[in-house]
Amino acid sequence: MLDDRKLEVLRAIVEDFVSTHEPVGSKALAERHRLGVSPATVRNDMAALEEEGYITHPHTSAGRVPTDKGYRLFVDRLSTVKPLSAAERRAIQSFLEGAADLDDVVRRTVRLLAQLTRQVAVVQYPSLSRSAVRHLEIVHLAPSRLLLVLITDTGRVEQRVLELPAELSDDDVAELRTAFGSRLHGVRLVDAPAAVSDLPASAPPGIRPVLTSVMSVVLETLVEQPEERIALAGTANLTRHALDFPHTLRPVLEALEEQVVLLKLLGEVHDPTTVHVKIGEENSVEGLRSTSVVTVGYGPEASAYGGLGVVGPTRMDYAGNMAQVRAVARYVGELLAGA
Amino acid sequence: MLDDRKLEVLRAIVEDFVSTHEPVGSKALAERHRLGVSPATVRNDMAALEEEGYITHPHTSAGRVPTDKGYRLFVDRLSTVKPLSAAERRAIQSFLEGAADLDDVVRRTVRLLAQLTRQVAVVQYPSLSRSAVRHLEIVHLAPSRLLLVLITDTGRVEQRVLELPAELSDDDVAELRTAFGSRLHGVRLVDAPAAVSDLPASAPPGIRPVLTSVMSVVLETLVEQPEERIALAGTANLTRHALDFPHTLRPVLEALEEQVVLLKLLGEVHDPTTVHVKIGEENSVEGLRSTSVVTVGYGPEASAYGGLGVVGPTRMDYAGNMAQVRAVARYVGELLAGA
DNA sequence: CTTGGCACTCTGCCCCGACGAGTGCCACTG
DNA sequence: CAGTGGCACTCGTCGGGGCAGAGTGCCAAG
Repeated sequence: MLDDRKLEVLRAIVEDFVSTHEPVGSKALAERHRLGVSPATVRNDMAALEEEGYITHPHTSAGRVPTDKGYRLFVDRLSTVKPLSAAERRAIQSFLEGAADLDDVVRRTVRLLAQLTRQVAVVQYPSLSRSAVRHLEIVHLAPSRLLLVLITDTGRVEQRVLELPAELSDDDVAELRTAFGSRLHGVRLVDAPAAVSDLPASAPPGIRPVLTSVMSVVLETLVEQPEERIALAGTANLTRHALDFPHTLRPVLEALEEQVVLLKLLGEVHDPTTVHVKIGEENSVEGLRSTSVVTVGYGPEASAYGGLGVVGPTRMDYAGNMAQVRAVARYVGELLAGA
Repeated sequence: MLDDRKLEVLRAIVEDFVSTHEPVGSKALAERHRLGVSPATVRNDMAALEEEGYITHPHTSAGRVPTDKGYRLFVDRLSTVKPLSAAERRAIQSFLEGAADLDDVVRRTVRLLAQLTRQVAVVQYPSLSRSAVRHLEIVHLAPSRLLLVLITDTGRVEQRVLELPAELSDDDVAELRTAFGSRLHGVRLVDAPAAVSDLPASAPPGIRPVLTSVMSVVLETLVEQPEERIALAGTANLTRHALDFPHTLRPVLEALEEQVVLLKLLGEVHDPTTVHVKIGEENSVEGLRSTSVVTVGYGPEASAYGGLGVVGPTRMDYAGNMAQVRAVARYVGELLAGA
């Protein structure tokens, strides 16, 4: 159905449209891309591509424009990985190397990504549940109130104040601290419940009931309500593509303000090796139906710390942005693993 | 120079222009506002107002438009406080009452403000330096590494990992904890240096040197590098006024992404009783020259915890927005003081 | 000082025609 | 049979001319 030349034509259309942002006609295309055939032939191929739904034209006598389906095919089969320029590599390195703490790393990363891709950048903080415990501190604020301070291997520090169902003595808390500390050190939060499950049994009978309840509160707090944080940058880049969002800039901005939406975008990303692309209507989020989203996980191969990516017009440089997103993810992954 | 009627005309122009967003002509104005004079008279007054620089007209035969100077006069002398509607009061209360922790309060506040004013809302977290210490925890992570956890009276929890110039024993740290704890409890961070200045003298001689150095690191960390945080919401509202920012939406978005800029906007606000308004060119921030900024402090009268406000087109409902900003600030101030 | 009248100046809008880009189709060719 | 050149046709864009309406500025009269 689609022979090689037709695919070549589709690629040419996508590339030209992405760079010029104008519907591309048969003549210009035949000239610019040295396809070795006449415009008439290109027209026939275009007709076929349109028949299949890969391109459309806005009106009878305008050039062709890729559809979401066309972009999809392009991304899946036609785009070649675009190696980063030396300048880009340098930018990544110099941007990230001076980072102090985790906050700083994330802030720099999100700015870097926005600057590099000229799109809106989104970076998820290393997910709590997938991180391991480096230190867990329990502070006795008041008889029935504890402060938990958790430091993860990715450098994230999270604190939570807990109201307990019963009062504790300082000794009880000290007991808790060592018990939890020894069992949880180095353990990933998802595995935390298993790691402390033997606790009630091995504890002195006297404090068993209160310990059980404290334990459930602690686990609930840290494991079941892990607070996901997200950083955003480069929304100003949306105006760069104002033409791509005729009257749909508002819903995009609105969607980007919703934590939930951003989490949804990055939430499904677990694999740091493959870059995911959602194109236009493929997006499940209503307000982002006019955009494309490029995401990837970062962190060790087996289990990513979190996800990051960019949001931009469907008319984006997929090859370039995918490469940039992946490169940044790699650097950040290494940076955090080394920390 | 400017008699009462001329001022009345200016007010009418501002109000009409704000609501219709179209240059307002003498005839329509005389009719809609029952000034008791004919359009011709209004024209004369307009000419005088234009002479003085309070209004202009885009071209010869268009209506008049207020200048920044005109808005300024309007804000300073002509706008009457617009009482909040019952619905607005209810919105504020129900929006804020279920807030859990400080993060939650700030997040809700900024959303509320954006929704209420239909502008971009900015809320500064309670400034560390102006808050008082409710609890200071010192955790001994490693021989020469401490974790400081500070809880303020406004509910803000801040942690910092410190590298020390010398190693400490657990006992030393315990010593530190009680020494700092007893001296700093209830003390505002700005006053912290004074509160602990006697510490070296009263400590056992053995640990004096190390204590002095720890003290300086602690104070430096908490007092001199107070991390200011800011929440932003409602950027999508900018598109609502797209007509007000012909080609200047980008610089506005860019400015709003800069923490520094936002801090500058709110930084000078110390007084919770007066609402500040910066109009158009009055703004020191380049990118915000096409906007107006309404800010106010929140917190106890004497010293505000922080600032909050909105950013919108110069053509904004000043009376309404000022009232809304002030009302929200009051509620938040009370909420945090009561917490 | 206010007012009604009047001439004048613009802008916005609509219609029109010319232009050009691009298509679809068809007949022709190697 | 795929590829090609030619040709009629469609449609959007651009510029000009004309028209209506809004609004002003000025002036002379009350």
